[in-house]
Amino acid sequence: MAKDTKERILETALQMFSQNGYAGTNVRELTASLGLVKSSMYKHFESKEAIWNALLDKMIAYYDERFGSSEHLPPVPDSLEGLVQMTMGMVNFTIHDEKIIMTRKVLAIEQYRDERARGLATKHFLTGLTDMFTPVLAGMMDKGLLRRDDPRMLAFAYTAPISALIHLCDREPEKTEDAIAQVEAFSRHFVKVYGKGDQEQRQS
Amino acid sequence: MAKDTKERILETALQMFSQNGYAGTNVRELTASLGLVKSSMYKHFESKEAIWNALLDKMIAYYDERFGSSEHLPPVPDSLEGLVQMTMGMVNFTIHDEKIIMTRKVLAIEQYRDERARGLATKHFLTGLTDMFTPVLAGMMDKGLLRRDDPRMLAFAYTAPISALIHLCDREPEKTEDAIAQVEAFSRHFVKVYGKGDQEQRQS
DNA sequence: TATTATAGTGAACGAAAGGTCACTTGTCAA
DNA sequence: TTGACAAGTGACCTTTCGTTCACTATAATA
Repeated sequence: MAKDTKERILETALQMFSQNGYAGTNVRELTASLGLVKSSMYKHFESKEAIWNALLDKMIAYYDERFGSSEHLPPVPDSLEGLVQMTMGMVNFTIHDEKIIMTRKVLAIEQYRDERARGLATKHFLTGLTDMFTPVLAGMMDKGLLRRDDPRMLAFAYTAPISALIHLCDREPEKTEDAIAQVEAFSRHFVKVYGKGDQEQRQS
Repeated sequence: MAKDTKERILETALQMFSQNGYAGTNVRELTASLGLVKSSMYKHFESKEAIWNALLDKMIAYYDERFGSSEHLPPVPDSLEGLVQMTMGMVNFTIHDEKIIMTRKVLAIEQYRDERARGLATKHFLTGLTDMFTPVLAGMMDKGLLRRDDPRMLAFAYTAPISALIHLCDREPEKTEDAIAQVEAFSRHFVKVYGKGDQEQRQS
């Protein structure tokens, strides 16, 4: 039963770091919320900083596994509406997955003092979504769904506003509904501007 | 000579909070970097938290004064190139002004635990630029420079990617040159997509 | 000149921080 | 049954934190 204490410490650390930051979290509170006393923590980690490093390792590994490989690229939609739907699905996932929310928060907090956090923050907040959508939009151009243009520029123009709205949900969760509506409105605006018309691809 | 100590404390606090956060900053370091001992701070602020609150007051007041009133709206450019140039000017300013950089950083760090910081963060990171560019783009539509469309949606689509690149400069200053080039490339992409052609407006 | 307010000092304080250690408990293999 | 080990405990340590306070120096005011 107590075998996964190390894991539970990391979970709680992510939770607390994402709310109050590394410096604003103390190990007594952290272990207490697990029903332990602080000295118990040192059976699993040699220091508070070791928790932080292990947590970063995990976040980096999770990111690479989940978003790093080209196998996890989303499929190229068969219609403009398909792009909208795929986008909404991804956004709905990422703004409701507690672990990913907390990861973004902790990266936002620690990005200026920790180099590894900084690197991962850039992936989460900027390059990650762009990299993911670049081949998607390129594929849609190949299918004649989107105007030919620099796919990377289009992916950036598409994902950066969405990323901003995801941030808004992290910061002010009570605005989540509005933000989702805005994402959809923006996505539809995007396909209206860059799309080449949906009708000729409508099949089944 | 020592009359502005209170002001200097706030300056140094902004600097340190923006690097290590509120919890990661201690008053001994803070006052030492001003050539004072820590107890001197309490002649000017009644607590460490009072510094934080005063700093937030200042940041909010500065934002309202600088970006809040409609008098400070940028003029509507007379050409698409004018929009690009105005954008580059604003971006160049905002990514080189140390005080504004540090303000953004501290808001990014503290946005999840402090409600006032959260509100100001949303302005800085999302609504501020959009609000500023909405009338600009609307004006350009009136002048026939841009395709007619929802000006607020266009402003959002225009400013969110730029905002993301500003963030990148805050996070990884060594990428500033690249980021500036990306801003310009994106701005030109934007006017190419939404513009109605520059030639008929070319005068003097 | 005498007074008073202001800014700064250094010693001290209590609380809270991260961390250590001897010890107990429970589990499992030999 | 015994031995070994991992996990957890509570007391304790050192350091650092924010904060207080009696005191000094200085400059303006009466």
